[in-house]
Amino acid sequence: MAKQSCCHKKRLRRGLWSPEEDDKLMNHIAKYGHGCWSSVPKLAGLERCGKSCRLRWINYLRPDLKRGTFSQEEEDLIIQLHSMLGNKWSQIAAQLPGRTDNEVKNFWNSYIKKKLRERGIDPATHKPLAEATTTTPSTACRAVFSDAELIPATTPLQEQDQVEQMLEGLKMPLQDWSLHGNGNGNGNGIPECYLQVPTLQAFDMGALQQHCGVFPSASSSSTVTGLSPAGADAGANLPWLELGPTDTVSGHVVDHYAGALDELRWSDYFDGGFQAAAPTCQGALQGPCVYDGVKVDDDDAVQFDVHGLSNWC
DNA sequence: AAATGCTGCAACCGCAATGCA
DNA sequence: TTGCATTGCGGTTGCAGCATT
Repeated sequence: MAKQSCCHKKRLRRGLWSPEEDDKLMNHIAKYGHGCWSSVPKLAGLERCGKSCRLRWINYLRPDLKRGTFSQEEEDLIIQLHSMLGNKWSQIAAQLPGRTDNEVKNFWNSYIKKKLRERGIDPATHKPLAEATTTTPSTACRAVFSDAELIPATTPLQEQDQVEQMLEGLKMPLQDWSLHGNGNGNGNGIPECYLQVPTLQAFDMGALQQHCGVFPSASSSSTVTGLSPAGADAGANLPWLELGPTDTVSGHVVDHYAGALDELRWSDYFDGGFQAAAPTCQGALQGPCVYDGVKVDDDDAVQFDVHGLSNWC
């Protein structure tokens, strides 16, 4: 016999929530907070399990939820993060203020997945469908950058750790960014948290953009609601979206291809232009080649470990 | 107007991680 | 160290509403 859920065992209510139940839960949490979820239903007078209450609160009742359709910027960001993180919906949702993991997951499964397939892109690997059939899904994030020569130097677990650390680092408060970055703190204008990222001695977001090919340019993504470090809840999300190429230590190198990168929007990716745009981008790279791992510019030559970078792209 | 199919969202299920005694 | 309770997460299912026949 199949194992039954906690709601079944306790003969609790299941299915859709009534407005009355919502009210009870809302009122209870407004007064007392949720505390221990297992005790919430009893205290709130609900015939639900704590798990169900928690889910209802997180996915529906929470006051900071942003309802409605996803913006183009949010969509771009989801795809970008999915290419890096895979189906880590909670981590992806954490970068989208007001969105829940469930919402992001549903949006992915019902819309983005389909859209990518229509464009001939395998949503699991982010590679062209024909090519994707010959590769394993576990290479998802590297697969996106297939035209760059990426050497996996870590295990999948290490990759996961590094992505997590990166995201963690990006969550530092805005004041810390301004404190450590822009010439303060380390003298390079690099936020300290970047320097904490394993394998990266210095961090060039422009090069990352070029290398990974997935980061929307500052101009294309700075309009994301609540994502801008200049915004009210800034700093909690993706500062790189605001970091123009000249924010980096190798600023003038980036200048060579900054314009080309601005053309590399996710909409291009959808249009199959991701591959098409790459040569354009490379063409714009008349200057030093960042792929070689070292920025070759006169004055402030800086180590750029592009293979380290690939570990968490 | 009724039947059928499709879609998107809300909720459930089961497992893993975590906390605690 | 172990076992139990709780929480969090990702995959999956069920259903309401809409579109099509």
